[in-house]
Amino acid sequence: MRRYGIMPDKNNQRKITIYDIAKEAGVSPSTVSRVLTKNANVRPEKKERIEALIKKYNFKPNVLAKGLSDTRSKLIGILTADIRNPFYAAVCVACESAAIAGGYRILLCNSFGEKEREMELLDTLTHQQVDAIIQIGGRVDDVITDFDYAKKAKQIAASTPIVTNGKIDSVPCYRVTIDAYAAATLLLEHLLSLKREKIALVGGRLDVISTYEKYVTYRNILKQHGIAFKKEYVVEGRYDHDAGYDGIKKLLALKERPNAIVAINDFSAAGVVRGITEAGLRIPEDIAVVSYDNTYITDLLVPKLTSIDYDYQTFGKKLVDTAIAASLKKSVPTLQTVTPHLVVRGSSNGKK
Amino acid sequence: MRRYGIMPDKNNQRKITIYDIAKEAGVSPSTVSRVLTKNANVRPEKKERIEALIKKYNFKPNVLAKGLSDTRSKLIGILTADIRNPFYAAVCVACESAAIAGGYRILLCNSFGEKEREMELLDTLTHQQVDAIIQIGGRVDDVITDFDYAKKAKQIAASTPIVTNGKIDSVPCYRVTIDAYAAATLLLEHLLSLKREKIALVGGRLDVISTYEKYVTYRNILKQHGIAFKKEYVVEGRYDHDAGYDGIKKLLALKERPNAIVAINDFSAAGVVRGITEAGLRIPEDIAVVSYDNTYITDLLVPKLTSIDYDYQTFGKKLVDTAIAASLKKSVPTLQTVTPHLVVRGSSNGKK
DNA sequence: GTGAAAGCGCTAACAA
DNA sequence: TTGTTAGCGCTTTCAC
Repeated sequence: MRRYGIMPDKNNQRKITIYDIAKEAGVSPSTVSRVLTKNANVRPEKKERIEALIKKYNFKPNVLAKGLSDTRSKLIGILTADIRNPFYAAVCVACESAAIAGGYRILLCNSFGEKEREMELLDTLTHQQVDAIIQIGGRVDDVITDFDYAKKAKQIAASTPIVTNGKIDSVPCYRVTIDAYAAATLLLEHLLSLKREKIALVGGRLDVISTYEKYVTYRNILKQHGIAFKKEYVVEGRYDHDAGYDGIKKLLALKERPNAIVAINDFSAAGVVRGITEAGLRIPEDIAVVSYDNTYITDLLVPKLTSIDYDYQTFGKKLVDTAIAASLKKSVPTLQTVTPHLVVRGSSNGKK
Repeated sequence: MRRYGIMPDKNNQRKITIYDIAKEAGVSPSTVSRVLTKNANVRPEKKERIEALIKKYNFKPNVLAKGLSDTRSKLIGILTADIRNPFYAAVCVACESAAIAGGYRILLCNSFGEKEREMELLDTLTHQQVDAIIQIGGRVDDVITDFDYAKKAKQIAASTPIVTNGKIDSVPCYRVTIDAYAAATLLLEHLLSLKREKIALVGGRLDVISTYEKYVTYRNILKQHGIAFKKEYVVEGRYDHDAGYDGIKKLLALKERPNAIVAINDFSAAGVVRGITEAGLRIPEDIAVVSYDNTYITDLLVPKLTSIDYDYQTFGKKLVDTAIAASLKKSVPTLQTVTPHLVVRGSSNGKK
């Protein structure tokens, strides 16, 4: 009773649909749909005819219609703090690869750490009918989840699975976390093996869960090695270049300077490197510098930076696979872990 | 004849639709739709009642259904070379802001410079029903557009507008380009004003259009100032750290060393800085270093880097506004330009 | 100003 | 194995 008669638009050739394919193949639309979805038997000869036409027209089903019909959009929303941060960029790229491999697409949003925007985006993604949401960074990093945020997340999670590298208190979500204890241990044992015992921590806030875990590990390891904890060796701050720069300045002003710095990420390590260089000191001879994330920033600094890598490819795949499985209501572990690795470069061992 | 009887899923509370709103407001679904789309008159009292319910349930229409119905997805596809490159990240973030402001979402894809993948993604985005495609980097950078790519782009452009910062030969698309001549001029005049006349170019390939334009400007400006062109002062390469590092090594080996380097982007500038630093030379006293893009990398290097900024906010807005306008078949200029600005830092003026 | 009804392109339950 | 039909949730004529 419908199905176009004439070309609706003389310029834009009308997009072809399964009805067109069906008609030309002399079958019903459902048969075409069957070969498209692969989960039903179709007589081989018809199947071939249909597949030939699909190829001929380079036909791909309209995703909106498909999504509306089977209530699955094949879209995964990624809510990140700021894609310009190379850590998030690395995770996103890894997620995209995994998503495409699984026939999914990525809808990307940045919260810029603004709580209101973050909650709004959660809504937006849901209304966009994403099948699942992957949230990396933002409120999910809080040691104690913000109340309003938890409320909104709970509401969303009731219909759309949320996967995160952090956590959301009292909200059922899927977690794929980096083992921060292991990461911190790798860095500290590395420094200790180089006979550096005056180790300082620069950057990061202790109300961020991964930072807190690293801090706890730091204290434990010092204790294990019988090294006294000095609170002036812990300089909290943001996660950017200036945090590192400001932090190292404070440390250099101490009577007893540290001989090794653990920066909270490569960004702040850049600031640390600048501060040390400007002070006319040598890295690593006078002070070794190491950090977390192993982004490409490690290659830009002089000397190159020792850092902790997370195998982003695997990390992204776990996030996406979990998101997809959860959206399909398959059973998936609610907590998975990513193992960190140490990558040694010139900033701690003297080679470049 | 349809419209759910019971809860279809006991856990997931069913998403509410305009039918629910209509029923509770005692009006027809079309009336609800009218207040949603704002382009029809509805009696104020009904309107208020409906709006109250929309608010009460935090209702937002299902985007898939809406897109299917009015054949507009409110999605803009961004096809970028690699989001991990801070230049692309900056553009994407700016685009996202502009898109959200206009009620659109971003579908992000990375081509990683692979031609096949790039063409596939063009297809993918179209089948995803994006209203327009913004392509930044990739084949659109070619001085002479790849033949296969042009063919595919032409096919896509017939139904979905393509906006790019580059160009696609013989394919009607919208261009928002950076004025590379102006950018190169700013950098060169800056160096010349500092009495640096032995200027070398590092990184980038001359078959990339923006790089080629910068090269041409370089030759013109030298000529204007009566400075002889030396071909050994032009070291082509990729766009990464190593391109800069390899490039500066060659230049430092020359009998007559340059006293200023124009790197093709901040990335390669990082390699240049490393090379100079390792050689025990000072920046900018011995050699000044400047580059293009003004990404945050400029802040990480020691000394900080003089670079060319593009006002990413405006750039992104122009790209997105053009994409939206074109998808609405409004008339938009097919060629727009973004004006570059010089940001001077320690790598060329001695202050940090 | 408003409701009924058809249609966007696809899937899936039901018959045959 | 295959076709018919209803339905996904929304917009948009077309009458009234």
